[in-house]
Order: sequence, then structure tokens, then C-alpha cells
Amino acid sequence: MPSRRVDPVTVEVVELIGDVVTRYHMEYEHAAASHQLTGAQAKVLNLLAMEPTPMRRIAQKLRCEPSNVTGIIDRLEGRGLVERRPDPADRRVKLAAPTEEGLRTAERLRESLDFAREPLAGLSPAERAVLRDLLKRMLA
Amino acid sequence: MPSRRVDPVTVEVVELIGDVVTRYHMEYEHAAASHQLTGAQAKVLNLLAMEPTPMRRIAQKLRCEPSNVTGIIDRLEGRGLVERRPDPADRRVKLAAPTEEGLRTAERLRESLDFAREPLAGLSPAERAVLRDLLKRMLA
DNA sequence: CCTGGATATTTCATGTTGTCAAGTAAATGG
DNA sequence: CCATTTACTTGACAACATGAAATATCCAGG
Repeated sequence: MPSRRVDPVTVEVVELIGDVVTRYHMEYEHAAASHQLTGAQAKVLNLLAMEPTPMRRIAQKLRCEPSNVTGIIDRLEGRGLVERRPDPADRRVKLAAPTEEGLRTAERLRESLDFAREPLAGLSPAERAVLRDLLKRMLA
Repeated sequence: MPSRRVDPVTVEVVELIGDVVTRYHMEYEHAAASHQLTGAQAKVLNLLAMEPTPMRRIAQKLRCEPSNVTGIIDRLEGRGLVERRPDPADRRVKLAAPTEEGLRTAERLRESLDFAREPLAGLSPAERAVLRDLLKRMLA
């Protein structure tokens, strides 16, 4: 076993990113659960709050099969948070759109999420700018 | 609606972290799938490769109910990657331990994961150190 | 020692998320 | 106008997750 490129700083960064991922998920699920939503439902509701979206596009955003989205929307619709509308431009398409109550829930959800994520950015403005640039380059 | 603290850099950082989380998951799932494992199975197998672990502790690490771990270990055991051993110190406890093949799979898995994560750290040593410090403080 | 309460694991019922294959309906381009 | 493609749904099935109840074991106080 050849001694690998075991730069200790790199190892640390990888571990820290793992920690960030874990923490992000925990807080996201927690915020969703506090509104009786699952993570997937919260994600979709948040998406629809931006704009009504065809099923197909939801699947693309979620990176899953369209048949999966059917079930998620079914459950949100069953709870009166979302409705299916025809797309006037294409009768094959169904637009998923939030109801009034869905919009209110999405609003409250976003507030919990902001609140949950804010501590993550407990850095000075200059540091946040540095972090932003490093993350950007990391993802490039 | 009072104009919120909408520091654009903070918003950007939050979005970037979301991107990192998404990407991390995709690559993790992909690496796991390339060894015919689900994400949860890969996580557990990786854990057990460190040391044999009681079911209860696995549940704590995964932050899930112990009854859930039973199924995950069942499936890993069914594929000959893991075995249940008695704990000599406490007959209630079962230690999940990787088999020979489990260890080999974990090893190969770790290599794919390193490979998958490495591009994320495509920064100079100095930049990685800065990133490490910022992430550390962010998680503090 | 013995008993009652706590602990570790499993089983069962149930729900959500995910896949894939097949089916229906509507659009589109030769 | 017909063949193909596209959008969505349905059904079958697996993995993951929870909660409640059952079993076996441990442990502490009497």
C-alpha cells in the first residue's frame, strides 16, 4: 500500500465538509418536521413557492424519476398545500402550484430555514466573502 | 413585511453550501452504487471497517431508531459483507463486524470516495488552510 | 438471592421516498 | 395523417424510517 497523498489539511477539510453536510441535513429535516413536512415535501413546496412548476421539471430539480414526484405532490395536495393546474399551452402538462395555505406554510418554513442556516454564516462580512469565493472555486 | 437582513453575500454563501451538500450527496450515492450499495449501507460498512460496533451505537451514529439498523445490517449480512457477533461482556449486545469481503469492499469504497471528494479540494494548500479555518469557525 | 426496572435487540405495522415498466393522452414533425 | 416523442400516472417492489410491543439480559436495592 503506497503512502497516499495524505495532506492532513485536505483530510481535515473533507471531514469538515462532511460535518457541514450532516448539520445542514439535520437542520433542514428538523425545520421541515416542525411544519409536519418531510424533507422532500419541504423542498418541493419551497420550489413551488417561487413559481408553479410542471411535474417533469420538479423531477429534474430533485434529480429523481417523474413517477416519484406524482406521489410527493399527491401527499401535498391531499393536505391542501398544493394543487394541480392544467397548463394552457400544453394539455399534457400539469402545473403544481401552492394553495394559499401552501404559500403561508412555505413562508413560515423559509423563516425557520433562514433561522437555522444563519448561525452557519457567523463570520465577518469579509470572511463570508472569502468563504464564498473559496466555495465557488471548489464547486467550479 | 420588514426588509430583512438580506446581505447578498450571506445569501450567496447559504446557496453555495446548499450546492456543496447536493453535490456531496450525489457523489456519495454514486460511489456507493458503483459497489451495489445504498448510501446507508455504505455509511454503515464504512463505520464498521473502523471497528465492530453494537447495533445501538450504529443507530446513534446514524441518528435513527435501532429498529432501523436491524434491517440495514440484515441486508449487509445477507450479502456476506457483515456478520453479527456476540459481545462477550454483555449477552444482550450484538456487535456488527465486517467480514473479509466486507473489509475489501469498504477499502474500495473509501478509495472511490477519496477520488470523488478530492476535486472538491482543488485549491492551493494555503487556500485549503483558510477554508478549513472558516469552516471550523462556522461549525463552532 | 430475587425481584423490579432499565437496556439491547428484534418483529410487526405503517408511511415516505425511490426505481422501473407499462399505459394513456397529447403534441409534433415528416 | 401517422409514427414518434413527450408528460404524466399507475402498479409492483425495495430501502429506509418511525413507533409499539415482545424477548432476553443486566443491574441495583431489599
